Amino acid sequence: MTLTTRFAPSPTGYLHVGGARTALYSWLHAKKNGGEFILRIEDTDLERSTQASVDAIMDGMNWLQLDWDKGPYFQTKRFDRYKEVIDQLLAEGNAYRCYCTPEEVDEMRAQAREKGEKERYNGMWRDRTDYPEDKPYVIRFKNPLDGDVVINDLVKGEITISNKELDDLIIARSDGSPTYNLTVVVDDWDMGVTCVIRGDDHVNNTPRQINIFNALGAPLPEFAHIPMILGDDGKRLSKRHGAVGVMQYRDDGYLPEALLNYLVRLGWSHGDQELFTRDEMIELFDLNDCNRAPSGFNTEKLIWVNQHYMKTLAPEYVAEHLAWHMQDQNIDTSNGPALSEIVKVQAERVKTLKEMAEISRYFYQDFTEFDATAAKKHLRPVAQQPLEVVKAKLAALTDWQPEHIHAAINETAAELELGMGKVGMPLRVAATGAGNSPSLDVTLALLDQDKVLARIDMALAVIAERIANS
RNA sequence: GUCCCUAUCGUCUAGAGGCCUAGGACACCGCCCUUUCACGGCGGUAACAGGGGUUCGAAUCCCCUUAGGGAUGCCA
Repeated sequence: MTLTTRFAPSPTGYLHVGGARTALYSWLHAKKNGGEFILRIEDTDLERSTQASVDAIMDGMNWLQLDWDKGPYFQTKRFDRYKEVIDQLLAEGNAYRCYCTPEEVDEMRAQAREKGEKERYNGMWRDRTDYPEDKPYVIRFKNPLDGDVVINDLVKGEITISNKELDDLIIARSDGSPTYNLTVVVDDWDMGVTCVIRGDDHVNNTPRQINIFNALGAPLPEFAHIPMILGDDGKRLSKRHGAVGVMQYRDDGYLPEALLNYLVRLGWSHGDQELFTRDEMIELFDLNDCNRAPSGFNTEKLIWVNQHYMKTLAPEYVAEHLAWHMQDQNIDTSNGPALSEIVKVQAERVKTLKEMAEISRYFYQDFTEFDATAAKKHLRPVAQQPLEVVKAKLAALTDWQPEHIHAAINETAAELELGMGKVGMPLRVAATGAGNSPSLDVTLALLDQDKVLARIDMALAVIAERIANS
């Protein structure tokens, strides 16, 4: 049988990093073993499921390029099948009607707790047939009374839970709709899922599901429960921690390669290796090497990974992602250097693509004012002469290339017997509007010669004004 | 309350009884490089939760405690 994994989110919000990692691990496990990866939308909760969430989840998967081989399947389209299975369970005596009201069940739980026992439904309708007429009822699964359920979890190891801890769970609500623990079993069975990889908040559901698989005579899949992702503070990840939605990371300027690499290392490791290409992940990933303890999300490290990829991936490729941010920030890049050139000179000085777009604005747009701090420090009267001299040299260049620009600056410093900084910094502020930029020669080279000369004039005007006012 | 899971530097982790004086990465600190901001190079601070066992020997195995997390839904 083909190894088959699945990612089965409920569409009640965007794809968050925890879900993305679960999807990634499932995807990797399938890819590594030449298996198939299924996307299934668990939308049986009609109240909370939305189409917008379905779209958001698929957007996130697409951005991360976690492609699925089958699906998306929607559970709401399979209600007939669930009904069929429920009827079968009923007919075979593995399920029964329960006429208890929610209040009665609450009372049972309260009593169990008072006795220091696990809160559970007491099975009072398990063997009754004296059904009242015209009263609502739910259908419960007849969970085995005795024995243990043993899960041989691929990451957690052996987990044993006594059937005495379990109660007869509801598999159909009073409106007849099926519930999660039933649908998940039917689907994993019907869809040939051989390995269930999910968050460890599901371990407690697993024994119930195993009992249902057994009652159905369905083959048992393997299980792998991966620990949750916590926030910086060790608490469960939530909006409080800032970005949790995958697409928010795109908006914040991260490359999908970076998020993926960061996520694969969060809870999984391969010796001391930190960086993995997609192919390496597929080759090296192993559920055995997954950690059993929850891990905290650390944005600082994500930033490091992101910068690594901005610096090392093909500039042309990174430029495609940068283009999105340029557009997002309303920067028209049609009249200026190729974005790949921007990536080459800026990647090592920013943490994100968003930042890269922000600090590269002067390559495409003229500014009307200089950064106040930089101007105050570098556009002083003393800078007038160096700027005038270097301007003349730059104006005389017929081949606007970094090496010639570099020479012009060097010569200016030498002639005036000044340090490089005395010439370079005023020039930098003049050309870029601020005190930070890539090295001057390449920065100027990426700008038009005319544009640079005009900006130097603008800077000289500022200096002249200062001299007049002093 | 009850049940389940977990526990190595601030964070992600290596570690499957002797290779551990506990390794790597991020962050942090220092030095070098440098016309800015960065990159880079070199170096440094920093951890086996606590207590009992088992063993010639324990971060590694067992038990207890403590602390986290999860579950205990007519949510998934």
